[in-house]
Amino acid sequence: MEKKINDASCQLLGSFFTIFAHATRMRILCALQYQPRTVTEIANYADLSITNTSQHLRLMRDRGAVISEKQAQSVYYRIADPRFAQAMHMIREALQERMQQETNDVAIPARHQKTTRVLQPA
Amino acid sequence: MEKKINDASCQLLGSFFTIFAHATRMRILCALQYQPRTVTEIANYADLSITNTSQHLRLMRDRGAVISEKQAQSVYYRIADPRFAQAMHMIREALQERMQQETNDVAIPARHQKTTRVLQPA
DNA sequence: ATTGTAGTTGCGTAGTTACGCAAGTACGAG
DNA sequence: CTCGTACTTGCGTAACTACGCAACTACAAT
Repeated sequence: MEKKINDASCQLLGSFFTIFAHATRMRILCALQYQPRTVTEIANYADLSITNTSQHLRLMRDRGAVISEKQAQSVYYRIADPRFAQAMHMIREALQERMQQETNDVAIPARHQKTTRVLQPA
Repeated sequence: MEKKINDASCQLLGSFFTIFAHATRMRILCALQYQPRTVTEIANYADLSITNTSQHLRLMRDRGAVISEKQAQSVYYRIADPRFAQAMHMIREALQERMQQETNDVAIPARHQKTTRVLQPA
């Protein structure tokens, strides 16, 4: 029972997931999820400054999450692997389901609840 | 062209992904990926202090990534939804593939390369 | 050559987070 | 009641990150 965990993998994976771990980058990923776009397009779509967009894109490119390609005056960015978007959607769905469940838990009064019914009593 | 992006969703998703965005939490998730475990077990497995483990677990519980259950003197933690682990593995695999590809790209010199060959010329 | 469009980069500030230590709670066993 | 085990929490420090501004590069069009 010596090496239970691969330090380097955890470091790498954790570092990669920081790509998804920010609202601003989520916006950028949304902008890119169905098509490549230029920096200006992304900034407009996601309602961000060009500077900020460019800064985040650099980070994402350095980590391998997106790929950039110069075309005439513009730089087009796209998501590097479809699985990145897929994983994102998977989490989004799981989260939505769980939230909905929670809402139901509140909406449908539990037997324990004695007072303050939200809906009509059974 | 008004509301292209759902602010709240991006905020929520981004915030949730911070769970995965740290080597220490990756270790904890590894410890939990096949079975529930107590705080002490996790700390041992992942080679962390109890305090630090507990702090991260609290964060993860607050965000809904893990569920805690007291059993006698111990508190057992488990991953709240199998999709959380699934998404993690999906990214891990995508990353591994891409890294392997990159390694090959270096080993096999491209035609564009004119000087400074890494291996023997074709 | 000058101007305009598209992006990138350096720097400073403000805000956030991780971690250890020490102190605290909760509770079962003797 | 006291002790030990299992965990949690408050606090301080050190480290990191996001963002805007202003300055810069790259290149196409006039």
